[in-house]
Amino acid sequence: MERKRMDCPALPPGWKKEEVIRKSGLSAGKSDVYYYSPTGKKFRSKPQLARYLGNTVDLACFDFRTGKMMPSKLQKNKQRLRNDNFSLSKVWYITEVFRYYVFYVLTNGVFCFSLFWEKRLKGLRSSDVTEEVLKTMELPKGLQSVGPDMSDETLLSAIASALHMSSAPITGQTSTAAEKNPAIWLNTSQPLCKAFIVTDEDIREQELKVHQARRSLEEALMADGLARAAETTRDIDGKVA
Amino acid sequence: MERKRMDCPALPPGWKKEEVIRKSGLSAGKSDVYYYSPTGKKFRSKPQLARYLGNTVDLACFDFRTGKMMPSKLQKNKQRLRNDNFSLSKVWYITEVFRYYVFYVLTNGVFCFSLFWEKRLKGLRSSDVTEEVLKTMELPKGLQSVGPDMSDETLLSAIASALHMSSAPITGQTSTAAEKNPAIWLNTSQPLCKAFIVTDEDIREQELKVHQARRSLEEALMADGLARAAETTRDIDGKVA
DNA sequence: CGGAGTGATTTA
DNA sequence: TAAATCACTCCG
Repeated sequence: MERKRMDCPALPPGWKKEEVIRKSGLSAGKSDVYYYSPTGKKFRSKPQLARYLGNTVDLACFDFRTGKMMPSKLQKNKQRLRNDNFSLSKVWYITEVFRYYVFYVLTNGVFCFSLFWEKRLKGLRSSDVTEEVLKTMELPKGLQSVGPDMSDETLLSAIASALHMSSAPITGQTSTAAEKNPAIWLNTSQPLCKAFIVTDEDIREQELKVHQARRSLEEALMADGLARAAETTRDIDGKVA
Repeated sequence: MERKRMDCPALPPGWKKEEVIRKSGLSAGKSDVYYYSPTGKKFRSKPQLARYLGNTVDLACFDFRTGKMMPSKLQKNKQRLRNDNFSLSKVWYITEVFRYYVFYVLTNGVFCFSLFWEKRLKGLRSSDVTEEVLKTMELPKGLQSVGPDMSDETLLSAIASALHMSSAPITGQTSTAAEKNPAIWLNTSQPLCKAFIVTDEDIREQELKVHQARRSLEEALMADGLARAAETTRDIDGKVA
């Protein structure tokens, strides 16, 4: 997030906190947190910090990453919370997060999936391509730190989990849908993440990339003998339209 | 038990297995099992191993902890059959499934989520509404039995899981996208499920329902004091557009 | 920034 | 509840 040393109210006066994002490698996007004593000494971990401060400061519930005191650290409790009292700012935040999430699956997910089959069918080793592409398909972690306050993370997790991991049976209302115009739900506002504020040019670029990926994919499928299956599907299309 | 890499006869030649005892902390005494590919890459779980090996090795009855094939594992899981090669019909099927999945998240997911907040803001108890709506948001179970043959289930699960549960870091290509016209990916063919073959009338109906749901949601948000937050978002919109 | 070691969370 | 999986810390 920042390369700047910030005051840290949870520590004695004069202590600073710094967060540095990793730029490359397997852990690109992750960050390292450092603290600086009033004299400028750098600390890279909580144990190191605790050794230095000794018993002058109680770090039992100090969260090294956020720099805040987290009373929950003392409790081993799991948070299966379904509280009735979430605030309206959370309503707003979650709405944004969900919209962003759908948006993410739709854009990056589909794009990467097309890319995957394209490469796969061109003869690249399956396992390599799989590893590579699957890495790009997750829900970005960075999103979780964007909200108005930290406690929103629990709700976001709960929603994202329920969306994909529930084991309840299928229900009725999935039987109708509006495939032909899904865009109607996605035009109200920008996503929260700065990285996802896009210009019209970005959009044109991405459209082009995806069109090309899809075209390549379809050509590859055809060339590999799926013409018959495609033919069948077209028949169905015809009858429905 | 050991800190030494042992040959693992249940895997292809060159694969090694290692067991490491945890020495300290709350989990001291427990052990972790790792595998190493012939090239030296380390694997820390069976899912990770399966993603890498793909369809080249059948891990259905492979026990990660012992490193041996356990035929009894087959009995417990009713559908763990898997072919050595996946046929082109499977490629086709998976492509369809994935398209359907995006489609599903986009339509039913967003719709139900709107419905959820609408109800929530009208005063229904949160926990009840949550339970009810989350049930409707999952990936329908019925879909899994639609494919050309049962062994496709494994692949479908792998893809669905990877999309949401991967642990790799976020990468660069998520920074551009095409929010304004997501429909470009969703017009090639009909989904596989009979329940999802829709008529134009179905679509008009669903569009209407969703429009109404969104309208209700937005009105409720405004009425509850989120006008300021919405205002902020519009400002951002304006600058980007 | 990597990755072994261990905590935290999820699954069965 | 333990076992399995995943995530993160911390130090090189």
